[in-house]
Amino acid sequence: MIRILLADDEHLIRGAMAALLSLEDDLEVVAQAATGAEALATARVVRPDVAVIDLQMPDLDGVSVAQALSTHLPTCSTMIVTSHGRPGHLKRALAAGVRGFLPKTVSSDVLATVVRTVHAGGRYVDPALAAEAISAGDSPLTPREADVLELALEGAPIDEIARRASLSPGTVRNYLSSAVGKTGASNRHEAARFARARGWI
Amino acid sequence: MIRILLADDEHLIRGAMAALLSLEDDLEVVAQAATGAEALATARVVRPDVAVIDLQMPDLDGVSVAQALSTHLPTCSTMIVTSHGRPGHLKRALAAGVRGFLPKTVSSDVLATVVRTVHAGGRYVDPALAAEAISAGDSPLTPREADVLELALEGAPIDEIARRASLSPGTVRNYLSSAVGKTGASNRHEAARFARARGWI
DNA sequence: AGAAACCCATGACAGATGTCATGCCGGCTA
DNA sequence: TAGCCGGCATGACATCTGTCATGGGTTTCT
Repeated sequence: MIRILLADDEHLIRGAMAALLSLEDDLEVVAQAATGAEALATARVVRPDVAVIDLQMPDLDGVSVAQALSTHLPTCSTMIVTSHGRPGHLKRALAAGVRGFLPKTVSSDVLATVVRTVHAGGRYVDPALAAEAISAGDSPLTPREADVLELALEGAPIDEIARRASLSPGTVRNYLSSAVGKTGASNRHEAARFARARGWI
Repeated sequence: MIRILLADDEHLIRGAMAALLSLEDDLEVVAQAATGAEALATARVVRPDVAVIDLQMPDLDGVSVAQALSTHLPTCSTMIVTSHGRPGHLKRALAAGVRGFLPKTVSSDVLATVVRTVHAGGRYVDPALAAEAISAGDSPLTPREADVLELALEGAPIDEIARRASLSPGTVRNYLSSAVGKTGASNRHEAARFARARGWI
């Protein structure tokens, strides 16, 4: 019997996934959590075999949870389920020791199968997401460029970005200009959206 | 027995919701769809009592589906389930004749209850979403301002917006300037994000 | 040690953008 | 019918941004 921890902020979906997984004879949902912190706390107590975690949750990122789990509870395999699969997330997730990565568009059969796969020590990444990640390629942005571009995401003017990044406005403009060049965008806002779509920021 | 049509592009969630709803004695999921168009086509054949539709789907917006359903199949009550509840969506949905509006964070009990409520001719809107919609208030933007601001969302330069809106660049700048003033933003990108968050565009 | 990145900054210039005044037209309403 | 609002446009001006050249500092790799 594989003991599963389920974390998703959407109650409806969490409950539903639990119902589906419980239909399988060899799977058992032993705990549920609605936030990343809750998932972490629960996992330490319950010590599940597999953690199925939603990527986007109110507090902690699913990847952060996975990272914490992999250090604090190495016997537990983590897999991520997500609605919006961004290439960058996949990369970060794999780096964080995640063993399975699926979009929520998969069927419940696949979900159950992947739970078994990761529990057996295997890995599984949704083919479509994998293809996207490969085509997206590595981020050409330097760390600072990514920082600044991230601050630019909300549309703030350069002076505010400079203040928030503790940089001079001129430097910010240089980074942004470089990022705009690398992304092929025509201004920083487009560049920011582009980088976001690629999962670079 | 209440006959339900379920539309959601996320296979996992759709299947799971179907499983949950089927647990109720008086509810029966008679059809499922993964896209808006599919939902519409299926509904005409199956003629369900209640349609439970996801707000965001690849092709047709959930609200558009609701609108189409309310004219082509007036005997079918429509309710919308969504992950990201924007105030503007709620308003549009109600205008389109939607009878129920819930976030996916609700429990399955609530979902089942609401299905029964709308089938009985009642209405139900999640209290939190309703409060948000009220606090967001009406859009102060004129229709054209909203149009132009929407085109500005992706960060395109003004010339491109002008082309896409078939307006002169000067006019576009005027509308944007006006919108920036109304939203209290410091540039169009911020204004666009603000308006988006309020559901105004 | 030297080359090659990256980080940070400044200054200058051109082009994009935000703001304002002004005007014309059409529809709605008092 | 006169006024008001919104749609559409132009021109002028100040400011913001994007680009480029330049330079000094640090870290990393060869």
